Parts: sequence; C-alpha cells; structure tokens
Amino acid sequence: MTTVYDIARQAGVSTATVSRVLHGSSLVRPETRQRVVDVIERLGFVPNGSAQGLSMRRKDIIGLVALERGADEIDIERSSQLYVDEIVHAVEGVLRGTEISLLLSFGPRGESFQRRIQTLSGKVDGLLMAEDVLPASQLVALAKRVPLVLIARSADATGLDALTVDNAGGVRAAVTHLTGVHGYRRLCFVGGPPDSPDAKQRLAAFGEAVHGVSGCSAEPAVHGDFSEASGSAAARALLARGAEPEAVVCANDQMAIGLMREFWRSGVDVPGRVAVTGFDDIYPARLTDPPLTTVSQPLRELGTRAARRLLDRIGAAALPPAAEVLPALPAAAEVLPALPAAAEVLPTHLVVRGSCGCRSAREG
Amino acid sequence: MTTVYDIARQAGVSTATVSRVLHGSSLVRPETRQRVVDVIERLGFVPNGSAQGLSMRRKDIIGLVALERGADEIDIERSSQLYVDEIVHAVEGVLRGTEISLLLSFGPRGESFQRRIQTLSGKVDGLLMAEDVLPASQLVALAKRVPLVLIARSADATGLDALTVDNAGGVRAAVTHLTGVHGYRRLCFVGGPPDSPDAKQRLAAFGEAVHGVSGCSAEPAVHGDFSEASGSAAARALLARGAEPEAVVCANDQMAIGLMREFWRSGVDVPGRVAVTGFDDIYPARLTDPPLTTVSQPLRELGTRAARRLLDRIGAAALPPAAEVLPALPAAAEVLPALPAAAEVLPTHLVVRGSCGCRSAREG
DNA sequence: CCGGCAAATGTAACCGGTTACAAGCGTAGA
DNA sequence: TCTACGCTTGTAACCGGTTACATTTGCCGG
Repeated sequence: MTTVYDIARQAGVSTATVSRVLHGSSLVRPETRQRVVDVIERLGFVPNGSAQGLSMRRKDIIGLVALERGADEIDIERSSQLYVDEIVHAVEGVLRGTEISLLLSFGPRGESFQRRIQTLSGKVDGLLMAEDVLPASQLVALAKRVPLVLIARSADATGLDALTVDNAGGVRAAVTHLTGVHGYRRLCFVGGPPDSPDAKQRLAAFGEAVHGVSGCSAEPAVHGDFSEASGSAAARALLARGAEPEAVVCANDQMAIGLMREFWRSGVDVPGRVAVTGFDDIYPARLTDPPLTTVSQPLRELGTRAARRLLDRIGAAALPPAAEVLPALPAAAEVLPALPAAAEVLPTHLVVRGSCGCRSAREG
Repeated sequence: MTTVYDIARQAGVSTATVSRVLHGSSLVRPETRQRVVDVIERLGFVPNGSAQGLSMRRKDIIGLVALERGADEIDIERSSQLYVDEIVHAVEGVLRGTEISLLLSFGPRGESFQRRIQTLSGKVDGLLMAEDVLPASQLVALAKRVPLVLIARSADATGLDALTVDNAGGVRAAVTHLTGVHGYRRLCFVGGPPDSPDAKQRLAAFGEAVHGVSGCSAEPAVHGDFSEASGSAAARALLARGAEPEAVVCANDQMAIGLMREFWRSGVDVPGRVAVTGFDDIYPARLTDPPLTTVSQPLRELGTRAARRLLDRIGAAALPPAAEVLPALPAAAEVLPALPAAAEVLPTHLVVRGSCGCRSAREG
C-alpha cells in the first residue's frame, strides 16, 4: 500500500508536509500543496486509519451494541429488530455531518458476545449500548475506559448517561383510554421477554394503571418474546382460558399483530369482542385491519439524542450546527452544556386508531 | 489509558510476553501467564485497536456502504430502508463467528458522501457496497486499494465481485401469472427511482415480458421513488388517466402498499377492479388487505453470501465452519475456492397472495 | 562438571501516520 | 551589508502494539 512516505518522496517533500496538506494546514505554500495533491490523486492515496488513530489518539469511530433477538429463527421474524434499525439510522444521521463512522455489533447476550464487546471497545472512541446487554458491574468498568451512553437500559445503571422513553406513561395512556373512553374493566397484558427493560417497565406500569381504576381488574398476564408468533400463541392461551378479557394491552406491536391475526382466524372480532393495543408504532401498525391503536415512541429522537450526547462526551470536534437536526423537542437539548451524567426520559404518546374500538377511517 | 507496557511492568515481564499471553501463545510458562492475566484483569486492559491494526496490518473491520433514500423525509417513511437493514443483519450474522466488526455508512449520494467513503476505506480491511453509490471508474480505483464486493450493482462494474438477485426473472414470473392465470392484458408498471439498479432492471424486464405475451399491452409507466407516498401518487396518476389498467406491477412493495391504500380510499376495488403486485416481500406485505402478491428476494442470503465472499477475499483467518450458516442453497458456495471475480445472481420467486386476484385466506 | 539443545523470555525494530521543534530562506529595516 | 523576523519546510520522536531474533534458563546425557 502507498504511504505518506511514498507521497513525500514522489512530491519531493517531507512527510510532515504531506501530513499538513492532508489536514489543510495553511502553512504550506500553494505550489507545494499542489504538487503534493497531484501525487496523492495520481496514486489514489488514502491514509491508513489505524496509523492515524494511533497517532492522533482518536479513531473517529463510535460503536453501537444491541441485542439480536431470535436471530436464528426460520422466518422473516426479523422485523422484531425494527427497533434497533431505527436507532442505527438515527445515529448514522447524526454522524453524517462528521468524520466519525459507526461500528456496530449485535449479539445474543452471553459470554461470547461480552468478549466481542471488549474487543470492540478497543476499536472505538465511544460506545452506545442498548438494553441490558451487560450486567451493571461490567458497565461501570467499561465506562471507565470509554465514554458510554446507555439506551433503554433498566434503572440499575446509576451514575451513567442514559436515555429512555416513558414506557410507564405510554401504558398509562393506553389503559386510561381503554377504561375511560371505552369503559372496559377486564384487561389483560401480554408481556415481552424478561431481558427487555422496556418490557419490564411496561408490565409494571400496566399493573399500577389498572389498579388505579376503580372496578378494573387485571387478568393474569401472558408472556411472549416480542415476536409475532408469540403474539399468536398468547391469543391461543387467552382463548383457552374460556372467558377472554375485554381488552388486551400488548407490550409491543409485533405481538399485537400476531394476536389480532390469531383472533381473526378464530373468528373473534377485534375490536367488537376484544380490543387490542400495541406499543412502538412500527410502520406496519397502520396497515393492519383494523389499524392498530398503539403507543408511539420517539425512536429516531432517541437515537439522535444518544448520538449527540456521546459526541459531546467524546468532545467531538465537528458537530454539525445542530440546527434542523432536531426539529422536534427543541428545548432540553440546550440544557446539556454542563453535561452532568444523567438519565433523560423521552415522552411517548398514544396513537388512537381502530383496534381499541374507536371508529377510524383506514388512514395512517 | 493502560497499555501493554503498564501490564508488562506490573507483571514483571516484557511486552513481548504480554502480547504472547494476549494471543494465547503456547510459549509462555503457565505461571507466568497467570501472573500476566491477573494484572490484565485487575486493570481491565483491552488492547488499543489502532495500534493492533497498525502492527498487524489488519484492522479486523469491514465496511458496508449503502444509499440512504429520503432520509430527511418527515414521516416514518424509514421503512424504505428495510432492504439495507436486512442485509446489515445478515452480514452481522456472518461476522458473529469472527473477530471482525462491521463499520457502516449510509448516505445520500454526492461528493460529500464520496469523501466519506474514501476516509472509511482507510479504516477497513474490505468493503461491501450496495447499489450505484459510486461511478464505475471510482469503483475500480477503490477495488485496487481494498477488497470490494458489490451488492445489487448495475452491470457496468465488470470484472468485480458482485451479487445480485434475479430481478428480471421475478418480474417475468409476476407478468406470467397475471396474464396466464388471470388473463389480464392491459398492464402497467410503477417504476422506482433512476438511481436504483434493481428498479431499472425490473422496468426493462417488465417491458420485455409484456411484449412476449400476445395481445398484451404495457401502458405508459409511472415512476415513484420506492416510498409509500409515491405509490399513492402513482395511483392518483393512474386514476387521472381515465381508464385504469387491469393490473399494476410495482417495482417494490412499499409503493404497492401506497397504491393499494390510495385505490381503497378512492373506492377502487383491489383486486376486483385492478390487480396489484409488488416486489421484495417485506414483512408488512402479508398484513395488507388483500395481502400482497409479490416477488420475494433472498435478502438475507444476499447479505450472507456477500459477507462470506468478502471474507474469502480478505483471507479471513477464522471463518466459522460454514455449516448451518447457509442452510438454503447449499451448493454453489463450494464452487468458490478458486475465487475468480464473478457476478452471482440469486433466484427470486413469486409469492402468490390475494392482491393479484387469487383467492387467499389471510395467512402469511 | 560441562556442552548442547529446548523452552521461556527479553530487546528492539517496525507498522504509518502526526507534530514539537529545529532549521533554512527571503526580505525589510538599520 | 548585516540582523532579525516571518514564512516554509525538514528531522525525528512518539503513539501502542507485534514479532524476528537474541539471550537466558533449565535440563539432559556424557
């Protein structure tokens, strides 16, 4: 491979000058610069990232680590990753105005993945980590070596930067709607996998919310794994109980969709006989029949904020002007300058469509 | 940050020994190894990726570059990226059995993105590149510096490794079904953006396929950008023409969904009045009403193969046993050992559901 | 008790950039 | 003509690992 030394030789200058040209230093005489640029272009030279990283003590790479759930499943169940994908794109969007690139790693949780994360942490300037990939102890150890921002982490990781969405508020809004507007009293919750902090929070919030409504009872929850298949299974479990509930609150959209389809197959009318709500507001939620009433979470915003927070921590040189990157929720971001490690909670909101019993045109 | 020198000093050995321990060399006396390991664990040492990369002439990172279409759009139109996301996960899956990690970069095409790719190419051992991100000339230049595998690239990049799906065959299958089974004769194509090689191939194939059926006519195509919104627009354009076609073949599912929804709003029955087909078989295609008849492409397979091909090129040390990673299409992969640069085309197949006019239970 | 060989460990060069510091050069002012 | 100063450029150390080669140590048979 060609190196700065090659360039230097061919242009008749020293490597220092080549380096200056590469960085647009103003200390180079225009004609010298031109000579160097010519050679660089002719040889198609691109500096070695490792050498640069070593020398500058800065790799211009950040990492994103997340769980991969049910990766080996046979079918298209992939869509359960929509969550992560959305965040990936949001982060990438922030990085776009930057020299920094994104290194990512998904894994099934376990020792092997933990080792992967260790290695990865040596290749990056900072790390975004979603959900409970690592135990809290390892997290703080890691945070000592490399800037770390947590996404959708359960509350155990105190003292670290963390972003979450208001799961409790979302579930509360759904329950309030179902009980207040529609008057349902016998509700049931379909929960997610135990390794999801979001799922846990939603379950807990459901219990409390139902408890707060007089005459309202929570039937024993059914538990799935966020996949559509597990939603269908939940529906069957519910039907097997005999008297199904008036309304089912699902921990995510995926399962709500599976549930509705299974009900449909069994001839159970939604929302006539059973009302259903989801959580996430993923794209297909608008497409189902009836369209799904669900809690929308600001995934994009979550990713964007997490990325910006991390870059701040790293002390990234070139943050884009920040204008127009965060059109929504304009305040709060400016409160950060002091940058105390802090947990930030982003709002969620109920999107009322048809599956709760509300009349709705088939609109998005 | 702690370095091998720190470890060496504290363990009372030389850096060479530390390095040997890190790599599990058998030349270290067990008790010495233990002493070093203890220090490493106590200090939470992780080797600096840049230094390692520089020294080993190998960064253990590969890159994935793809277009980000309509990134700035206001709404959830994100789902048009489903294509890339699927491939990302497939590639990640291959890398999981490896020391290598994935660096990715999406961008809107243009000079700024091209510079980003240059920089990125200095940070990786190899590159996967989707669609027509770079002009062919730059591609060959790039391929000289770093192993390169193309995904869904148009045919202009000859002599380079490339993976594609059989777009023509898929469209042909759809047209054959619509004309043969259902007897439609007046067909129309809704095309994708001009910067998508897939879109171009599908359009061309449509023309040829229709031409091959006697009495069959192709009405002037409408062009969208792969987004659902542009599908709706296409529907309106079609309706404005007066006599709508008997069947509409869409270049992707996204647009087919938008089209169907717009038809529904306008009271045009699908498939009663107009039949519709898509391309891709993304997850929501099963959920629409009627469920979408579409051409399925093996995205996962595409990503997996591309990744393996690249790793082969790099000469990656630790490829997983290859068993069980590629359950489908078992042959052909073994033909590679010689590794001539080659274009490989993966098969597509028609998934018949309801939107073409076939009776169908609302199953997946 | 010693030469010789194998195993274990250390020394130092090298990977390819960056940059503090030194040095060269041209010109303006004395 | 000489000095000083500013603009360009070069020299070489350093970033943190790896590894060829040299060296030390331990153990064997002679």
